[in-house]
Amino acid sequence: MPGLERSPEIRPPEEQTMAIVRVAVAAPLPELFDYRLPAGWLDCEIGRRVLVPFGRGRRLGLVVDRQPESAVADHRLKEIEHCLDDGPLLTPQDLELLNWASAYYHCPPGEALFTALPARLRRADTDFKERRRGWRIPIDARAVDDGLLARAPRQRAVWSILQAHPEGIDEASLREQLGDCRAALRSLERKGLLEPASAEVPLDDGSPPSAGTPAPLPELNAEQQAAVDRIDQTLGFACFLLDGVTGSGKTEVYIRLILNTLARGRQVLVLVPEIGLTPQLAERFAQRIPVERAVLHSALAERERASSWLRAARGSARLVLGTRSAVFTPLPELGLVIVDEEHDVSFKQQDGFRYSARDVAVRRAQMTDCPVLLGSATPSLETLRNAELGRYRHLRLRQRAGGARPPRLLLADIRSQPLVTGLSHALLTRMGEVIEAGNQVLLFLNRRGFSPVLTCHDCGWISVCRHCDARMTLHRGRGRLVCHHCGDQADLPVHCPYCESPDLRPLGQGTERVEDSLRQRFPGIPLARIDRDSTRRRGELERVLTAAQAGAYPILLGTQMLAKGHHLPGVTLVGILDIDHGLYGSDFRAGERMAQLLIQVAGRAGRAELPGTVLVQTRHPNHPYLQQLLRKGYGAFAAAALAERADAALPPFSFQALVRADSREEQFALEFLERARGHAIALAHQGIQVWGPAPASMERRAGRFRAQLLLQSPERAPLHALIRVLLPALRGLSGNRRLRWSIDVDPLEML
DNA sequence: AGCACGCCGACT
DNA sequence: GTCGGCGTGCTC
Repeated sequence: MPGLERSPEIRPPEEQTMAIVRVAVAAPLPELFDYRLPAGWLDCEIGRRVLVPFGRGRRLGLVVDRQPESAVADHRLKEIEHCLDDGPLLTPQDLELLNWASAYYHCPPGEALFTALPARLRRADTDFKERRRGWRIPIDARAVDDGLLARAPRQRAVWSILQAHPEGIDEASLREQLGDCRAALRSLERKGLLEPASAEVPLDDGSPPSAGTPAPLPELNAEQQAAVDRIDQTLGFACFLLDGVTGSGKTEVYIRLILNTLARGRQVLVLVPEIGLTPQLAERFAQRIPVERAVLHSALAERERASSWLRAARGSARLVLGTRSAVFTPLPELGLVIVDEEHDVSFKQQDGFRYSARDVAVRRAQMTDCPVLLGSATPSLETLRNAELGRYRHLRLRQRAGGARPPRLLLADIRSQPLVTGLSHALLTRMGEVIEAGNQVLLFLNRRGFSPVLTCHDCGWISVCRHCDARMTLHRGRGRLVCHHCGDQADLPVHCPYCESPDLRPLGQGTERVEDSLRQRFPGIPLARIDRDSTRRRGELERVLTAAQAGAYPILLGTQMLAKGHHLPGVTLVGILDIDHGLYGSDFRAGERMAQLLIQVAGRAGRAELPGTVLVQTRHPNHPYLQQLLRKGYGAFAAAALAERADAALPPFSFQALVRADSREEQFALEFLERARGHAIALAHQGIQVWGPAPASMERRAGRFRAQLLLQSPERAPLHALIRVLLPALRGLSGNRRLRWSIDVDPLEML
């Protein structure tokens, strides 16, 4: 733009000097790269996507800063090649959050930045425009008189719209205006009055969901009202824990706060766990909150995701509901963040950029100076500890809406009891009674498939996976052995592969086997099995759960999937078949997970006039965790578990980071971590402990040997200081290329 | 992560 | 004599 070029004397100083642009390149490299602005360019704003020459080729990058000069020698600097989009995609505030997260989780800036963008915008070829199939009037037909179409009103309607768009219009917009007009289009094309054209539409032009009509607001109970009031009085940053038993009406509190925040002209961000809950909550919001909304989750098509993201970034969507990655959605007028089911582990990303969306959400609210609300019936011990310390304000909802009574918890001691496919006599008897009375039973078994292992009765062979240190699960429906860790499958053997004996027997049970057994035991009684195998098809889970809610199945049987979402008012008995895994798991968080799952499953059951019973089968009826849960509920359990964590100096009373490594060869990962340990010890100070390295409890998975090194510290700062110097040292280790390693800050899963 | 360069085994 | 294995180093 030579016309706009000003002479150096009259340029404002910063414009004159900011000739260097710092770019985060879409590659997992720890540093930023400097580029020169091409001559004649006045600017390239922070937050813009750019195309830059990189190595041999070119790459997508994002401008994160501008500087007067670079530390890199001038002759090595290259110029920006292209500036994409109409303007910056991210504001400096968005970048500040991403920057913080990339530093906190020790993830290369380019990787963090580009995992935060919707996939559609991670590719250089995309712009805000998208090509869609469309139509236009051929030049030689423009003058045709529409009197020709006097007797074809549909065609005439199409014709008149197209005349208003000589450049062409996409078919989707046409159909939005006219309904299904395909026949008319075809006729017009036959007459030569129409020709196909590809039309360009802006990517953020997705039709916004229609705003619902506001229903009258239900009356809040005193606790709900108090919670709403406390949060509404807060204008700046504060973090609230909304600790409410299932059925206490947390969602109603959310809705009230959302409406109030929207009324103040601000946007709201709501985060939900990865599976299941999004459609349900989206539906409820749609009915109650008359405002433009955007939904962001992984099941969405790429263009839909990009469209939602852009509508949020432009400020047109006022309410954003999404899973983990939605925490990075640009929201220029954010005024409230809600994290529902904050204890859910799916908020932590388990690979690449290993952030916790819940923790990022809190940080984001702090940076934005707005309130954040963490909701759960079973808060994580980390969050409870923060509440204890006064960092978070603890709001409790103890009453169940409509005066429903909480379910009664009972233990069934199954030591030396005869079991029918894992079901005790006590449970079967109660089931019979409940079904007889016309109510529903929900059985929970966190293991899918028919049986977790197949064995040879003659020689003791067991079905192990070729690639993992694990057994292959028998799936009788599919007639296959399946490894649940790497996905490998094998045909069901007829004879023992070792001794040729035909006497192969399934050992233990999964949901498939329990289903078989129950169908025999309760013939003719409709039963729904709900697990990843039975609900593979899209929408199937939703369909079965809706039918279950309407009482279609006296017996419901399922895994984890049953623990969330839909309340099942007709269920008066919940059976938990095997809780003991959770009591003695290798992970120190196993007990916490077990308790959360138990309470969540129990929460599915019962209603005001039909309180539910939860029967927990166990071989450890005196286990203190179970006793606490049973007698005094989750709060007391959590207090006891926190005391234990304090004694053992485990999180949240200390802070952890995990260096994980894996390799195809047995020793590489451990050797690497051994050297990492040496570096860590040499660099560490101020009470940092270095544990391991230790092989993973299941060392080999998908053909790779895995190990980990644990860094632990009573304070956060020294741990991060250590990681900051440790990482460059580890990168420098003449590491084998066949070795993969990564760092996980605040790990939730120990291997 | 890509992508080139570079130095040692089995093949047209 | 080459084609090609993957170890090593670099990318503003």
